Amino acid sequence: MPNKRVTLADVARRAGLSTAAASMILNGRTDTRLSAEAHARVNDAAAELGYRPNVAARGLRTRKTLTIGFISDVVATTRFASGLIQGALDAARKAGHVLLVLETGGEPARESEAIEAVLDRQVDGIIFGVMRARELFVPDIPPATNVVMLNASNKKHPVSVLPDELSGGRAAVRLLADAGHRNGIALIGHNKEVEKNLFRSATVGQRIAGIRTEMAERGLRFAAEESCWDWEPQHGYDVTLSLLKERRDIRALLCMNDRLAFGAYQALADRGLSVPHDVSVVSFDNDELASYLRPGLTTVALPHEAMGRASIELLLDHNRRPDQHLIPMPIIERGSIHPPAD
Amino acid sequence: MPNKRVTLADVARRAGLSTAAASMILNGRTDTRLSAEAHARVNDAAAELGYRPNVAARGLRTRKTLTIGFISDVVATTRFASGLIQGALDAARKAGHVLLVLETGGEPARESEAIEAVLDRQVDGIIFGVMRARELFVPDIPPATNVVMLNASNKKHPVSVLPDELSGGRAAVRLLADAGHRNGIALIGHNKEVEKNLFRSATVGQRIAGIRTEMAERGLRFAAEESCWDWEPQHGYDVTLSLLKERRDIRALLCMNDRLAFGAYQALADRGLSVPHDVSVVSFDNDELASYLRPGLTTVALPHEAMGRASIELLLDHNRRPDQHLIPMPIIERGSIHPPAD
DNA sequence: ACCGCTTGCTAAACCCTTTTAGCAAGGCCA
DNA sequence: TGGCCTTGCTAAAAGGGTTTAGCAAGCGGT
Repeated sequence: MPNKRVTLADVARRAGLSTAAASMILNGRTDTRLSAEAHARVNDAAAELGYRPNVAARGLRTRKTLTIGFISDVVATTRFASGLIQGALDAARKAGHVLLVLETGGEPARESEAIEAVLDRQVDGIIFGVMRARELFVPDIPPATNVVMLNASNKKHPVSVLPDELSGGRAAVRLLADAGHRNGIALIGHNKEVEKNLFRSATVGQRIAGIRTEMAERGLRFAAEESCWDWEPQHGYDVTLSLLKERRDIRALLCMNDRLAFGAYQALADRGLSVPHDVSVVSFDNDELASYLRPGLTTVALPHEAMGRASIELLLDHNRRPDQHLIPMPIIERGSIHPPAD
Repeated sequence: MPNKRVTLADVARRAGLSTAAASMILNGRTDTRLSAEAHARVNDAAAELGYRPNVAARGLRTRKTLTIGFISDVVATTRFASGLIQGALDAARKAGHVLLVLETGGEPARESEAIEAVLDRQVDGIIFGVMRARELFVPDIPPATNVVMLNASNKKHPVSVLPDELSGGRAAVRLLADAGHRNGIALIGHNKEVEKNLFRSATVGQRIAGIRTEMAERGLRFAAEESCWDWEPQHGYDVTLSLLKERRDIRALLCMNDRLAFGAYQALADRGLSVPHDVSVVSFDNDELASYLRPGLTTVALPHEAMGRASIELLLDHNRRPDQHLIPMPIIERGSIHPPAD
């Protein structure tokens, strides 16, 4: 292994040509009039020396670095973020790009820092991922920058990727309705504040809207709506338990996410009710948890990877629509839905 | 916002000095003899124009890009990987560096690709993370490259970061012993193959070794050892259930990871046994699951973030030991251990 | 014998920054 | 008056590539 990296000049020297010729040949330019022999000599030299171009040097001239900045507020806290990153990494790799990943914790100061850091490195574009619901997002990015919003939308940067929560919400209701549930359906985790305040989480608003639309279209009504502020297992447990103490007619639970459903499972077990024979459960996200539960939880999945992938593809696609791109939410059928007993 | 990025030449022009002067002043060089007035003019100009140096151009000259390649086999599949990345991102940010994150899926071809991709971008060093146990790891990296192995060790790259599994294994036993358990302790997930074959997973071998050492030193013996190949909830459920059917004297479960423990919880519930009053449970990893269980699972945590952080700090530390660096595994006490009833 | 067109290639500028070598002016000393 | 040392700065090269402008040689036509 040579001590120094092989440069274009090395290749040109070995081929007995100028760096200009070598550059044009290696870049496959067709408008060049260089002889077939020159092509062969340069290609051979490059292969023999194991030449690899220096991306930074090239970028200096061409303003293309084959590098994309992926800035998100949170990376590790939720599996959601990793799925997005995973999809983005893979799509980027396939397009010959590489990702500069930064995390901001949602703090505006760090967001600005992150944007500067990636711009300093001449990225070809920025994916801005938002995992936590947030009021608004405003850091200044130079107008010429190629930006895609991931899981968020923003007026200044119209190209965005979002899960198709409206259809997803409808799908969840459809799953229960198709199994024959018409009465005794409870909504777990409905949250009036969120429903009203689209800034807090645009996507969850759509989820609820889809649920309500589909219920209405089928002439169905919830037997109960249990509201809670946070959507952690503990809350699912608490509200479900208190619901079950009051009501004996609950036959299905529509949970706003899998963690609530997880808590609901525990509450159902505590009350001696079996899933799905006594009570069906359906929820959202396809959290890792959902497959661990017994029986497996039927859920409407957040399409993490597809979204991550889409964000990269959009970023690199020059004639994309400057618009929201909705990614379908797959239905993951496991064993938590069953026709009502009575 | 100006259309073009501000360059050093712009700053120099506005300050009425040469780019050389501007460069030296902005880099805070003291061996320079430039007047105080020149300093002031340059600094003012830079501030007024909002100058930010072009990292790529600078790197061309200095061979430092303030960028680190983080190559791992898997990023999203396990929470483990995200924790590592999270720690690494944060440490890198604090050191003014940025991470180029690549994923290889553990395929050698993609590993080589990834290494080339980051070297092409002149990274200051490479962190090589291995999440899945693998036989060995051998892609060729130029010898001068600054490499830190994360969660793996390798002869060619001696600097590595690993969890202190030996102490962790001992700690788990200690937790049970200190609560008064001496008999009826079962080991769930012991795996003879792994124990023998350190290539498959060096860290798990240490975990077992720690457990066995501490047991021996305290004169304790396992009442049962349930082996299984994979460590998913389903397996924990299966082996625990069959164990409980055979034996009525089990008072504590030492599970090899939290997912097994999760399955074990379900099996215990099926048998009408309560955690921790009938049976104590302790395990490893501090998976997200552990906090969702009821009662919370006491576990010896994998120090994801600390490891990710350490890997960066080591990479940037020029006089580090060329050696394994062991990161302590914190004990997370929740509610799953209780003194035995009898 | 000269013009003009192709063909095949190279010199040099350019991207942005750092760094080395050295210039010009002023002061001091002899 | 000349030589030497500081002081304060700049020109230019270097780093690795891309791109533009244009040179030289060969050839066909008149």
